Amino acid sequence: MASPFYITTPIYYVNARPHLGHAYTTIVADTAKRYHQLRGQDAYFLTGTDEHGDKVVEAAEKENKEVRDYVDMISGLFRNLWPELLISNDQFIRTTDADHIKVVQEVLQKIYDNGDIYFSEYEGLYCFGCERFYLERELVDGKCPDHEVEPKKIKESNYFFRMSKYQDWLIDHIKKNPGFIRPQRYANEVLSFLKEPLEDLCISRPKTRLTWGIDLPFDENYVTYVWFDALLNYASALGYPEGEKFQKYWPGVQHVVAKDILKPHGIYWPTMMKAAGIPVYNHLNVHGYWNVADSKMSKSLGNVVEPLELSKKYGIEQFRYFLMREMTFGLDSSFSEEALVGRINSDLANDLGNLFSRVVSMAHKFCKGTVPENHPDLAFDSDWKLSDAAMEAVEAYDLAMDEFQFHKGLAAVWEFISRMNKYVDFTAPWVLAKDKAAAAQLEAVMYNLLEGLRLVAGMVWPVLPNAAETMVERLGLNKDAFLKDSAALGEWGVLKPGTQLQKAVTLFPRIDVKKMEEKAPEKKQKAPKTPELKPEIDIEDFGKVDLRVGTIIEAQAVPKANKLLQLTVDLGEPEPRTVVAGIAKAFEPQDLAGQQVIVVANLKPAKLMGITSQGMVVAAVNKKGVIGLSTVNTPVPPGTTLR
RNA sequence: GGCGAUGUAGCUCAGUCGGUCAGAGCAUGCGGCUCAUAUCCGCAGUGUCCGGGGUUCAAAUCCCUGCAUCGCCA
Repeated sequence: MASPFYITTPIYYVNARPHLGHAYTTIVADTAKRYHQLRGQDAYFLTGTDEHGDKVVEAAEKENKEVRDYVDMISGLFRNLWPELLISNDQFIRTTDADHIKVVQEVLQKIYDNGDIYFSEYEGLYCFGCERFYLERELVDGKCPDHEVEPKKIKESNYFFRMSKYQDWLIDHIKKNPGFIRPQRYANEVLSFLKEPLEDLCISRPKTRLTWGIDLPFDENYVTYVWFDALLNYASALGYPEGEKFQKYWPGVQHVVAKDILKPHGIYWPTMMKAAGIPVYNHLNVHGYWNVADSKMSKSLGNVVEPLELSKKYGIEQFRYFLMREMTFGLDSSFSEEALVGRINSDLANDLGNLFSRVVSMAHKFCKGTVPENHPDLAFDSDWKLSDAAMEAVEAYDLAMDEFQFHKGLAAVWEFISRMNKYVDFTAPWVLAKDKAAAAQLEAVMYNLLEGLRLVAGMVWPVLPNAAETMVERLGLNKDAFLKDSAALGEWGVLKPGTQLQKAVTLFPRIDVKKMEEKAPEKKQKAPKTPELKPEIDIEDFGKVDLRVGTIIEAQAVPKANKLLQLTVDLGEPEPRTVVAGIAKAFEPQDLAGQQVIVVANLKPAKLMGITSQGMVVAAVNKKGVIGLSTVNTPVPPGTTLR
């Protein structure tokens, strides 16, 4: 049997809920796992959640939850989402698992004993609001950009990992192993970063600042900080160092990450492994971002463009196919409902679904619903060589899938599907069926088509597991046996004549955009009528209103008032203004700091609950009150005027 | 500010060493078939290959420069 394969996603940080990016990464890993499984490898797939650190503590506080409860809740959201997306992970690790914590401590101790972790004191600019250090260049006018206060110079001691020691080794390793980081552009990015001297990595936080982490085994006053904890999950999950799974799967390890965490995975992680004596991974597969565009269709349908919602609306497999086919692995792509529907209709419904349907139907009409005899010499092969085309497709598919070029792999499959549709047209089985002398030739043609479908089913299985299994079953095969027989994907002539076929089904229904749009207006009519327009004004009237962009520095509830908030707003003037706004029912004070809003700056001051309000915040209102705040779609300096 | 990537048909993109490289899919128009999910097949277009300059017998492809977008670093 071929060597085992081990694929991981990053463990997702639990300070936010799952979104399209998480889904894509995980579907990529799932597709890779299934592909290698299909090709006869023993494949293991790990995902999970990253649950330590101050951001998680903050997020928990925001929701008024105990940290434990909060991480359990979010981690559960991820864990429960994956089955819905047909994710076949073999394990779900949490950095709060006891086994993981033990491994992290063992590795830290090992590296510490080897002398690659050292203790050092340093001085830096610390913002108590952010609970972090800032570099000079990060400050705005010498102040913290978030809190607009000057950070204090403080001294702190921490533990550092001697990453710089492994810089030359890493450069050499990347250069000697093409595909170590792929696509190549990301290897280049890492190499260009490594042209500059690497700094050692700070790996601890004093417990005075952070307690939600794993204790350093050699100093109980510190916890380890993010990367040592998070990255080691890939090894700890398998029971590093002695675990059976680790021995078996680690030699086949590959990671999948989005480009935002290239540096930790391309630099920190390999040097950590080197220092710990863990063999480094084979491949780091780096993908780009999905830009989610507002689509025309969604607007006319009046629906929300939440990609994960669309996966339910149009089908999980359709969604998986779109993601894998549309994105050139490594580059950014844009996600839109139109593009999704386009792919579903043209590729899945018209090309694949219809091909399957017409071939199986013909087999019932012309071949009594069984696989006919194979007559290789009679199958128009001098003109068409469907078997050759199939083998070429499999070859191109394998080449692409091995290198994470999923879009190319699928394109190769669809090229073959198109070839089969042409073959149907050219051989015209319905004509052959009318001619008794052509009976053998009809059998030959139908055999080729059914056999082609078998191979298509195999190749699409990693992305469309359910549809592929349906196809296989309709072809009269046992799906489990089929999927276990990896060799069958590379061979032509496997279907056994005489096998009973099942009736055809619609694999992927067409999406009728017009019908959906006809339904949409009903919803719109239910929407509340917009208020009557006020009397017309001219430009001079409007010009009297001085609108400016302000940044909210602080917001607090006004005592005894249930609708009012007192805001401190920077309008770029020497002193910030106090503005009282009736938005307390719609917004929590702590959510407003840092937000930019539109302020009526020349409004006559007015006293509200004893507080003088120097202006007014522009907000969206309906009968029920304030429902949204005005802002600008890109940050601008406070005091910027509007017209 | 430094380094790098990208810029090709309405849209998404492919174009390996300069020499049928002006392409594919989708969308559009016309024609054909009837096995099929009003599907499929064929034909037809449209391009200052970002602008400008250069090397060459020959440049989408190489060099310089400008513009735009994006990324990494500072």
